[in-house]
Parts: sequence; C-alpha cells; structure tokens
Amino acid sequence: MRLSRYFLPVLKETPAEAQIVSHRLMLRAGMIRQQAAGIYSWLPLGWRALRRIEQIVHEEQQRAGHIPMLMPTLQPADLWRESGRYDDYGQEMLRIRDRHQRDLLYGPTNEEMITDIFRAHVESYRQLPLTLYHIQWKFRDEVRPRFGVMRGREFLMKDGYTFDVDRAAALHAYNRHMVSYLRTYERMGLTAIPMRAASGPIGGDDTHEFLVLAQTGESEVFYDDRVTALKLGARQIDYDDRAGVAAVCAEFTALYARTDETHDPAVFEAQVPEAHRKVGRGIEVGQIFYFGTKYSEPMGAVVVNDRGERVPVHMGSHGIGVSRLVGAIIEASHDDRGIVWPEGVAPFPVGIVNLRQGDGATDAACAELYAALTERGLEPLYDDRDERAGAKFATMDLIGLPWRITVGPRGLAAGKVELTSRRTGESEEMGPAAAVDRLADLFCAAGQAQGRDG
RNA sequence: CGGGGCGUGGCGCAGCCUGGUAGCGCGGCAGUUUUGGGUACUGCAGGCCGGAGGUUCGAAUCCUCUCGCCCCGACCA
Repeated sequence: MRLSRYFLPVLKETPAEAQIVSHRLMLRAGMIRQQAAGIYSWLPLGWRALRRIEQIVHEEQQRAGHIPMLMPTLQPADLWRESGRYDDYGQEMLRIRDRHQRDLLYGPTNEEMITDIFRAHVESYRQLPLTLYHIQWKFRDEVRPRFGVMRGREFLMKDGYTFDVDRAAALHAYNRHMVSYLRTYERMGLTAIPMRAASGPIGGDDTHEFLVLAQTGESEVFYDDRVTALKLGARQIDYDDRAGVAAVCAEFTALYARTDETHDPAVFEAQVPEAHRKVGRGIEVGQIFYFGTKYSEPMGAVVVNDRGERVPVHMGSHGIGVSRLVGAIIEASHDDRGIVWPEGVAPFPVGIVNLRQGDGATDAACAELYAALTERGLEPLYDDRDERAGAKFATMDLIGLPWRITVGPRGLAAGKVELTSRRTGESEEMGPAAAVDRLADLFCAAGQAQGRDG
C-alpha cells in the first residue's frame, strides 16, 4: 500500500479523553475513531490489525477441530426468557423493540442461541463431541465504558460452545480450549497466563481467565513469576489426545496464578517461594467455562446416550476478546515513540521509507522493493509522501510496523538500503534483494515457530 | 448507579469570574526554503462558541433545562 493513497489520519497531539497508552496510540496512529461512548469505528490501519488477530484466532480454533459459523447480533428475547436470563441480565443488555412490538436484544453472548441450534439438529451422542464457534460483535451496555477498545460497549468476541455427552468429555473440550488459547496468544506475541477465576453471571464449575500482564490491567493478579517462562513453542499438539492435552494444561496451571477474585494469601505464601511471589495487574483477554447442563436442562438440549437414555448435554463456553486484544497487545508492546507490533499481528509486516521522494533512482529502488516484497507475500506500507525524513520516521515509529526499510540516495550510491527493527532499533545496511530475503526468512521462521503452518 | 469534571475551527487549548459580536499552537491549502529524525518563513481557508429557553440594548461569557463526553469508585470479554 502506498501511503499517499492510503487513509491514515495520524495525530500529532493526543486527544484529551484518552487516558491509557493503548487508547492514546490507537487514536494517534489513526486506527480508531470514537463514535459514542464505548463504540468505535475501525479505521483502515486498525481494521487490518483487528483482522490479523481475528485470523489467528480462526486458524487456531480450526486447528483444534472447532467449527466456525456465524450467529446474528440481534436475538429474539423469547430465547432468553427460556433460560431465565432475560430478567437476570439487567441493564447491561441492550433491548430493542421492532415495528411489530416484538422484543429483541443485541446479543451480549450466545449460549441461548447456540443451544437452540443444537437442540434443533442434534439427537444422538454419536454426533458428539461438537464445538461450534463464531467471531461476532457483541454489545454490553456497560455503565462506564473506558480505555478505548479495551472496555467498549460494542466489542468483537470469539465465542465457542462445546457439546459433549458427559462431564469427562466436556472437560477435555475445556482443556482443548485452554491449549488452543495458549497457542493463540503466543502467536500474537503475548504471554497470557491462565488463572483460576470466579464464575460470574455465565455460571460454571470450572473456569479460567487468561491474563496478559500490564500495568494498566483492570485485575490485580498474584502469581509465581516462573509461569511467565512457560512457552508452548513449536511443540506439536494432538488435540484428540485427552491425556496429552490434559498434561499441557497441568503444566500451565501448576504454578500459582490467580486474580484478586480467587486469590488466597495463605496458599500463595505456602506454595510460592518468596523470591518468586509477584503481585501485578493484568488484562483479561479470554475466559473458558465448563458449566455442565446449566442451559441444556432448561432449554431441553438433550441427546440419546449409548444406553438409549435421553440426557442433557454437557456444555461449555469459551471466549476471546478479539477487539480487546488489539488494545492489550499495544499495552504489552510499545515504547515512548509508539506501537511496537509483534510480527504475528502487525497490520503491515514492513514499511518502506523513501528519503528523497521525487528522486528518480530512489523512487525506482523503492518501487522495485515494493514489488519484490509483495511477490513474497509481504505487503509493505510504502511511505511515498512528499515529506521530510523526520516526519516519515516519526510516522513509522508511531504506527509500529515491525520492520522498516530506509531508502535514500546516500545508501543507494553504495547499493545499500537500511533494514531496521522497530523493537530493537538496530539497523543493518544491505542490498535491497538481501533485505527482501531477510524479511521473508524472518516471517517464515516466525510463522513456523508459532505454528502457522498447516 | 454514587462522586467529580468538561463540551469554543480536524486536534490540543485560552477567553467565561469582572457580558460589548472569537484568539493561540498544531494540522490543512498555496508558495518559497529545507532535505538521512516531526525545517523555517509568507499568505490563505476554516468556528457563532453542544442544544433549547431565559435575563439584557447586547450572551461563548449570567440563569434554567437538556444532550453528549471524560475521570474516580462499585460491575464486566
């Protein structure tokens, strides 16, 4: 993409309403625009980042055998009257009435609807296990939206629903989600720690939240700092292997890690050596629940088991805050000049800075680089504006693309361009072709290490 | 929902107390200049001061109502 033809309304000054760094940077980098309290437009750059995240979520869910679909944002109230939540949910639910005076609501979550779909089409345990998920906009009429997309009223969430014949199978589905989530967050460059959580209004017996450590997190967290060293890395996971998946979960949940909701100081002190005890703050970026027959019983979602008995199906629901992740990643990865995108989620993998726009040789070198990178599947953002070098560098730093290729007459005279890492700030001079090769290797290697293959 | 604050060109703000028909910086446009980290200068365009009502000869400034937004707290992906 040529920047001169793109829509990237960057701001030099920080809008007054933005209090936390991710919100400020998203506004300054022209990623979002607020339309009402907790409601945002996603401008082109923000939309690209959001889509990168969404794509990783899709890939990892499908790798785990979960099936994508799409349910509507608007739901009939009657479904929620069946489960009893139409009254329980309270003011957070946005209620709407259509022209025929029918009660609708903008879905805050989809347990009722997915249960309705399930009961209409599934009769036998032989059709299980089943995990359906979608990535859809939700609306929760928060009393006090804040922190930009981290705590919006309208937000994009991946929510998945598991259906199993019994508790043991359902717990495997739960574990499978935990592992797939760990992979998902790792690919985004995040360290998200699963923490045992309190169940809240969705209700459930087993539940973990995934917390990204950040100063600005809304939850206070207590943990053994050795959990942050745990990585899935490139290891292969067989999602059908119950014992294997359970072992991974055990590994990642063995060390003490809890939010203030479930924190027990006595256990904390007994289990964690003092040198490893950490208290910090975290951003919740996902949650998994096993809730048994809470919805299947009142809504009549039953299957016939292998003994011919009609039994309510065991369910779980599992969410990832997709739009929130954009903010969480920025909270976890930025510096005083701007965003520092991890390779996996960068809206563009690399930026090209032309230091002498209008200079024939420099323009030509940039055009060649652009074509070569595009050829390798690495779409660059080419800053071809008629701006000074300083302005171009400042823009690149602000929007945080992980790599920058700087092209100017001085280097070109020696046949060199400059490849710079946004994260480390280190630059290396090399020929244009070598720079393209280097980037292709970097992104290929990153993809493999994070399990992007397959 | 309780407490606090703010709405003035695209953004950040001043003016309001002590009413007299709007100002600064950034940004935008045109040009000159500059050219490896937000260059300097000149000129131009752009707001009727969130909205409604009231007081007054006169309201961005005072009063009333209303809408919106932000912050702290209690609650949530």
